[in-house]
Amino acid sequence: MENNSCIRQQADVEQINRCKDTVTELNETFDYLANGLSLAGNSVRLKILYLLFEEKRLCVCDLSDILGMNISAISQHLRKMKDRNLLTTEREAQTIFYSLTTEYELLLNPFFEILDKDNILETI
Amino acid sequence: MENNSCIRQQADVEQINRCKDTVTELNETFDYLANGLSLAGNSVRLKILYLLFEEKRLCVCDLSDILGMNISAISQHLRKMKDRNLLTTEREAQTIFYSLTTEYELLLNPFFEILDKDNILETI
DNA sequence: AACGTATTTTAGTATTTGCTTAAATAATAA
DNA sequence: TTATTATTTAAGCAAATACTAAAATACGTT
Repeated sequence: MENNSCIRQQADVEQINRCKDTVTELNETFDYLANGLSLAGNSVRLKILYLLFEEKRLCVCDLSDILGMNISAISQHLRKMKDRNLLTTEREAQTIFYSLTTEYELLLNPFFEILDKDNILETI
Repeated sequence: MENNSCIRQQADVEQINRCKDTVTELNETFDYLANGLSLAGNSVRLKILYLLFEEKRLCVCDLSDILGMNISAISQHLRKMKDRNLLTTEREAQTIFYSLTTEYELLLNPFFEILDKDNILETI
């Protein structure tokens, strides 16, 4: 890091120390949540999440067909989200159905609402 | 894309067509929201967003000090978020203060609440 | 004007990510 | 057991991303 000549003269030292403390304390939580957000922050995965929100459950094959993408590519996206607990699975014979976990259904709800209303242009 | 031999035999064709329609209709909205989520989905930027949520406004210099990072690196993160309307600025002499836009304060609120309580381990 | 402070921008590099192709695993049917 | 259907995994490559270092811009003071 460059020699930090900044620290402006009227800086609020108490505020800065308070902020440093919260960053230190919550450090792992930031990493963990940022990882969850980054998974949702890809348009293919966001489509998958929203489709599962609407349809309750879908298999790789369905999603591949819906999104016009390689099954392997979809499978790799699903795996990431399952590993990070955004999704769960249930098997029915050869078919594996994916669903949203209730935690991420809640967390992403404000985003899903925008999609529901498709009112992005007015509100955001 | 590989030759799509999938389409499982008991697939719900109506469901698949309905999904294809929503994906087509909302396509740009997905891209737009995914971009917003991906900005929040980086631990440095999520820290910045949360600090601004707590402190209302901070300048590049404060954030550089708090996060122990190069001013240039912080400035580039701030620019991205300002360009995508997660942040606004107000100038006070040489100092430029950044704040959260109310839209993203609302959208990211469920995530901020987890950080507020630091209850990640129990809930997610 | 010249200098100092605050911030942004540009260029370059190393790492990460998303997708393709091909091979592997798993359940069911013949 | 062999074949078929459904899905995952592994390897490789192209594109995107985050950071560093250095130069540029902008405001304020002397």
